[in-house]
Amino acid sequence: MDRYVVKRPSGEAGGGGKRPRPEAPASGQPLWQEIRAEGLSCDYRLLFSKAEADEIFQQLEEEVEYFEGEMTKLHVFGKWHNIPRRQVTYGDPELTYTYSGVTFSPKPWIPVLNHIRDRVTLDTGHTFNFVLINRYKDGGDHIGEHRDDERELVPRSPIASVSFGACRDFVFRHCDSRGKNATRHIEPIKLQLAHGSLLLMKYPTNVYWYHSLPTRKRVLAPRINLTFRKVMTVVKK
DNA sequence: TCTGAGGCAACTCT
DNA sequence: AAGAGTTGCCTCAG
Repeated sequence: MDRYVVKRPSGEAGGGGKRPRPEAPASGQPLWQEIRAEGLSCDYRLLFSKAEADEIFQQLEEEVEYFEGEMTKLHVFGKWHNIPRRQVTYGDPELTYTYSGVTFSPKPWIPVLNHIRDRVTLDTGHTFNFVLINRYKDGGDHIGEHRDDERELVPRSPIASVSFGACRDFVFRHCDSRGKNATRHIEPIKLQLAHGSLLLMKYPTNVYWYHSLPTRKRVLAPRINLTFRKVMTVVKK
């Protein structure tokens, strides 16, 4: 079966992370790993050294303030559910973002988020004005299969997904191969998103592929994921 | 015990 | 204005 499993380069495991990662690692491991399939185009790399990632993770835990109350619940198919994770959005003022029929205003940027965003921009050449943060407290927290609603994003702009904390499995599934009425057999693509990693999801991935973060009971530690986006600033009537 | 697949739930937006 | 799209939970089988 086709599986696309991304692992950390061995040179990074447990290393002190004192020196900046060379552009052409001695291991021969390419800096970026290209993940390609029909209608899917993603690039994966480790963005931060372990020391940097540890520091950022700690800062995120101290400084990010998650939504509370009503905003932690979701109304779908006539039922209210608690979202099985914590969420919050940060971004440029005056932007809005609609999720399940509710329009949110992002919180203003804080230094640790600026730092991550600027590093992503430096590495990818893409700018971002908005970030959705999801915190999965352990392997029981998850997100079901979905596509990101791209109607509010700048057309064809990529989404940059940066992960800190516990390494979690991440699954892409093609829209034509989902469920009982699937019209085609296309293997899901399974990745592991490591501490300090960046997954750049490029057009048209989100058009054809759903993604999810399945439960993993053996994972006991939290993971924080940030998805940087470029939201359109059009005025809605 | 864990994982993944399937079935189920009602309403909004286009 | 009909239809497409939809998140999470539960059950069940391997």
